[in-house]
Amino acid sequence: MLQIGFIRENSETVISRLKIKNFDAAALVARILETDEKRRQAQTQLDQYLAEANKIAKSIGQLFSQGKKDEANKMRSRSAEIKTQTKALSSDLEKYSSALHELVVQLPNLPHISVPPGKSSDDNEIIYQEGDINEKGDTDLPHWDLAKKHNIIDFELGNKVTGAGFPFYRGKGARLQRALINFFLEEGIKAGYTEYQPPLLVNEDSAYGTGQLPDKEGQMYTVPVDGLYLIPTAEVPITNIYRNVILKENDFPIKNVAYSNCFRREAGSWGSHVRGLNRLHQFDKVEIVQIRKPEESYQALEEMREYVASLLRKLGLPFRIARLCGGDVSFTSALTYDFEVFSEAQKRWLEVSSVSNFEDFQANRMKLRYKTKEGKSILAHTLNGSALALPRIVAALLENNQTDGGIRIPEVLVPYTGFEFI
RNA sequence: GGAGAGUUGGCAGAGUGGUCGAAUGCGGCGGUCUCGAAAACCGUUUUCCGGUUUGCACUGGAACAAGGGUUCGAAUCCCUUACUCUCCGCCA
Repeated sequence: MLQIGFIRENSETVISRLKIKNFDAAALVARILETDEKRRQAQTQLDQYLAEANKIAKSIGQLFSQGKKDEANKMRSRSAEIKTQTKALSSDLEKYSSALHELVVQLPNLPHISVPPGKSSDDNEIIYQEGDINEKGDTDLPHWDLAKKHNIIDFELGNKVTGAGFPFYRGKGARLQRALINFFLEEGIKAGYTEYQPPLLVNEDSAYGTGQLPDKEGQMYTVPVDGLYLIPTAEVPITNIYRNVILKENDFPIKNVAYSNCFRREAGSWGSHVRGLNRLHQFDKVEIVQIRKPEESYQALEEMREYVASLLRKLGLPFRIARLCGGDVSFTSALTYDFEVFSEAQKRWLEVSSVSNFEDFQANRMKLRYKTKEGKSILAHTLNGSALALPRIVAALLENNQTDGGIRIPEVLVPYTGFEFI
């Protein structure tokens, strides 16, 4: 969420910048400013009463110690009066504070200056493309057919045991999954990331900290009896490591990499275009997270972009990078690059990674700060990206690498799979 | 799951109703000393929300696991919850 002091001092900027995200903030900002004003008034008044009450309590203490009981007892009634007033005021303050908070969390993050205007993914700006797009074949099979032919992924079995979107991987299919996970983790470690293995369930505070709550509640699987949520991405536990933390200058840069299963309900987004591996309820992903000082965060974003590109290059997949337009950038993000690989049999671009800078938007929610050399506490910047999400990578690998002799495994993966063809 | 003990500042650890945001030690930071370093000595060292101020700064309030209660006054007493530790039980 945006900082209240920033909104107070830059309300016009907030409104005009959010127009890029097609978000009309004028009315909301007006209510925020009004509520903020009331909150501060209540705070000031309450503080005055409390100051008086503190004074009285101290003098009563002194009077007692001097043995002047009568005088002390006289002051008690005044103290009781103040007490009833502070009760009312502090409940007002509480009311205004929570009202203000509810309003402020409705404001999206401001888009970075480079974010192009636009309504939907059609308006995203393709900034880079690499690799040959092979339009060879109507003879090519889509990955769901290849999966069946080679008996490496079983969707029907998943339907039986769990439900749609929970496939079984089998034999070389399972080993390919394991190989990709290891490859991505090892590459991350080589690039200076620290590997974490996070919990797959998180509590409410964590889900809130990275912004899944309250806005995306319906997208997560829940365990109500224990108040826990299944993570939709490793970003949630990995970023929440730093919730309520004050870092030191020399803790930077923080670069973490984590593999996890990801669970998404994907309510209301099912259809024929999400066949096979294109959209799942449970999938595997390796995620990278960075915590940076504000002045370094955009440099870090470019570094992460180049890193993800290098993974796709090593796998030999044709890909392109899009800078998301205002209408497509997420609520919490300031700037996002999407990576898409070309799937030859489906003749579509499939999104396999999303790399974002959240600036201090998540950090403000999580109270993630660092102390400067001058001793000031300021909010850090958080960034994350998929590096990478497995299912669509597998889909593209199967489809693009199919030959008469089977499916060819990219050279970089062979040390991990132990075989060259499926 | 059963029984007991506990939760205080970056860490260790005092504090059982009044001037305690909190002794002391360690660590950190600044300084003196030194060619430099160590030692010693001196000083400093939490966070949040307000007010005055361009700023430095000054100042009010809040926070001793979390929430509630008793009291003129709570780190200290009472209740609830969470977590940690020890023993027992169960267990990959």
